[in-house]
Amino acid sequence: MNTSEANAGSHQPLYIQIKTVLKKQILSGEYAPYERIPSESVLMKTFGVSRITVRQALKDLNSEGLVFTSQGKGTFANKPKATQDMQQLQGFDEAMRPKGYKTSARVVSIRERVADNNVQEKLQLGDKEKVIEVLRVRYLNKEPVSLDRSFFPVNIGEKLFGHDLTGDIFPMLEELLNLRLGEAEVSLEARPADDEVLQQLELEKGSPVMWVERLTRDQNKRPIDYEYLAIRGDSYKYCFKIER
Amino acid sequence: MNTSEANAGSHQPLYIQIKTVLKKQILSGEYAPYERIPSESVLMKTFGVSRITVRQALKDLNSEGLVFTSQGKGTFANKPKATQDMQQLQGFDEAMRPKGYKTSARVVSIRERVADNNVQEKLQLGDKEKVIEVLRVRYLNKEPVSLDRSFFPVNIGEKLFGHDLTGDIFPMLEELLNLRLGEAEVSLEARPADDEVLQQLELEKGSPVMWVERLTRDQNKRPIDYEYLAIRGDSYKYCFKIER
DNA sequence: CGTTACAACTTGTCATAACAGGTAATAACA
DNA sequence: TGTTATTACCTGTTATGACAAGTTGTAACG
Repeated sequence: MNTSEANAGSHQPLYIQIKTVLKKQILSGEYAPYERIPSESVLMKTFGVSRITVRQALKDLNSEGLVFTSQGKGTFANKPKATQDMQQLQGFDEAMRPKGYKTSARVVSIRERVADNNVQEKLQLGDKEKVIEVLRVRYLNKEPVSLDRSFFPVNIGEKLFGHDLTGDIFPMLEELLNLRLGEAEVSLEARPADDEVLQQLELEKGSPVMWVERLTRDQNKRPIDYEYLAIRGDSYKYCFKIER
Repeated sequence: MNTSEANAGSHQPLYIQIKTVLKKQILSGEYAPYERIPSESVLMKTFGVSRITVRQALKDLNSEGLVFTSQGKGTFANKPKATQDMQQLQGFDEAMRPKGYKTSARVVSIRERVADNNVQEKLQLGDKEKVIEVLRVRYLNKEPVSLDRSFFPVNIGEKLFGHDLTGDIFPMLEELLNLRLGEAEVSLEARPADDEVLQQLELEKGSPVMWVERLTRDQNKRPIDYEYLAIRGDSYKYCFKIER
């Protein structure tokens, strides 16, 4: 492994290190969109690793859409996806305030608890490991619109005790912990509201909610928050643009 | 390769054949959600292949969300959930078929009608101008999952009369009209299903749907389709990633 | 009976090797 | 000069092998 190009002190698997180097080169424009990346055999020599290691790195980059490969031709940098369509998904306050809405939130609870299996997996925690759970109701012009249940690893969430949690949490974390947000993975589904949501959002039985699951990572890909949002269907809408 | 379990005359790579067998077993319920799948070494023996071949099949299944694996524990069947990647502008068939789902559609009606105010505005039509409305029910593995109401400007939609509308319409339009898709604007909300949707999708009263509105433009920014999709909440999920 | 150590089993990473199938450039031939 | 064949290079598939790291069950010990 050529340590001048990978992270010398890193304990990361080799293929991850190679992927990271190549990813940087692509995102920085060192490889222009559609420019050919060195062949597998060149990369083997460059990084001093076996072919399977190079291939695994390339396969992951392919999965992330950063490259495409063609048999006989080689591997090419992809055009970085337009991200502006995604920037329309913002923190609640950040999104709503500029539109003239008055936003607020009520903290129902903040507590340390054992993470269930799904949260463990998402936050990459150990068995029986604890998380900090923050449960909040969000208001839009005085109306409860969303029940948010957020899980933070303890080393992150413990910083929230004693702070005002009625606004967006991430700007606060960015400041308190000197971390930068990286990316989020989001899924959306329509569901009937369960009893807890009905009660907290003052909904009638049978009301539909948008069920959002969101995993947020920092700049170093470390998971920092996994949350479930139940948003009442009658007052909130996600809008965004897709490019082809 | 154990030909009694894979397609004997197939020229597909072995890992694809294995993936296909396992996928069928998962989607058919032979492996219940969260049930443990045989270990790699058992599958090696079962299929008479090397470990790398098994691993590649499992890795692909993992990418498709059909299994999850845990070091030291094994590989487990996931609960099947149809997902659509919002970062790509794809038709329903285009999105679902590669994932092994059987898709179909029933055309309820296709007719010329006067555009209502909202449709006029979206498609940039004049007052009282006509549109072609296509109303369809979409099926996933025989289950009705979506009621789609699409509006096309007359000069575009009139080309659809007499054609098979049970598949994706856009590839057809791209060919018939020699046009290229450009972008789409999408909004998502959770709503209760109205009576028409309840009836067409065979849902119980009070079922939530994902309500999608989508305006699609061609490469020259000309609006070509405005549609409302009512998608049942219990079998469909939107997923995407946000980069910051 | 509770705790600890160990063995067996499981997936994760990486190496070496070989053959298959596809592409592009070059050489040979008409 | 155009066409065909060949060669070098490229990715795709598959095999064998070894070690690392994690899980679970069992045996031994206090």
